[in-house]
Amino acid sequence: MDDHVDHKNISLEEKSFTSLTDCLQSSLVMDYNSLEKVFKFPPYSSPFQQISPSNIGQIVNYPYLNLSPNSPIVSSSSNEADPKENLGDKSGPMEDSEGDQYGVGESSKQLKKQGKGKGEKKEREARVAFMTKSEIDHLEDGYRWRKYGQKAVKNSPYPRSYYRCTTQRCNVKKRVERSFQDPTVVITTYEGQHNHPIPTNLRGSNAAAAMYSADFMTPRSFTHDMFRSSAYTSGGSTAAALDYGYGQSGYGSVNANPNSHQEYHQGGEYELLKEIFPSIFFKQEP
DNA sequence: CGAGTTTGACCGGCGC
DNA sequence: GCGCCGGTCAAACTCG
Repeated sequence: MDDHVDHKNISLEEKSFTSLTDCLQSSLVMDYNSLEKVFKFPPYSSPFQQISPSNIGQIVNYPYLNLSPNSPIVSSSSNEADPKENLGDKSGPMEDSEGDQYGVGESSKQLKKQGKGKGEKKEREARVAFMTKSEIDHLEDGYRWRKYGQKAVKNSPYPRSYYRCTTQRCNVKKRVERSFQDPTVVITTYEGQHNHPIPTNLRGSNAAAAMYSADFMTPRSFTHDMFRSSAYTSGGSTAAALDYGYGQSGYGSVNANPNSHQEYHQGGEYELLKEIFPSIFFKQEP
């Protein structure tokens, strides 16, 4: 089928990275299908259980975050209108005020107490998650983030950190946590898409920005084909009215047919990944 | 002094 | 209804 994986293209090496750019440059990104094929994961078992520093590359996308049973991604068992998955739900009030995505303006708590008014569910942001082998929790990815929370993760000794993009009007978030199965693995989940370029006036990030601009898409283990099926995301992009296919036929469903999996890849993931890491896919723009 | 982090409290959804 | 849990807020704090 088209979801074949060229084993020869996969190189495994152990290395620790300090930036996501680093990882993307020199490692591979795979989706679960690939993992399954290459590493013989049983269908829809947790890749986390299987991955160890010695048998996997540095950065692995994970369609099913089985880190903890309560992990939101996993818990998206019911699909269509899974309220739990609706992360933006509670942030509804602050989401519409584009100037105040940090919620620092009014007492948003009070607002929340008063209810959201409409009771409309906020659209779920697209998400992309990576497993990254790194000693550093918060990998440099070229963007600037502000930490807004940290929570202990159930069944894990490692906390989960919550970050928001500090650029105004950009409400991209990311969660960073360490795998309790393998503490050397950092799990980063991006939610939403940046609506701005990578800041270049970042202290220490000029390098990152430069790297992003560089042409490093000449990887040995990084083919478009792989990428097409690599970014395991949920939901549609910013394009409205997209069917947020969170668990529709596979995302959270353990019984899903792996073949239906593929259908998801056709659409948005590659595109989404491009949007999240534009410079990875596009060469320097004039 | 501004930007970012820490941390306890709070909120809403969900399961029992 | 209650308790648990993930996610968020925001005051206090730290750092450059």
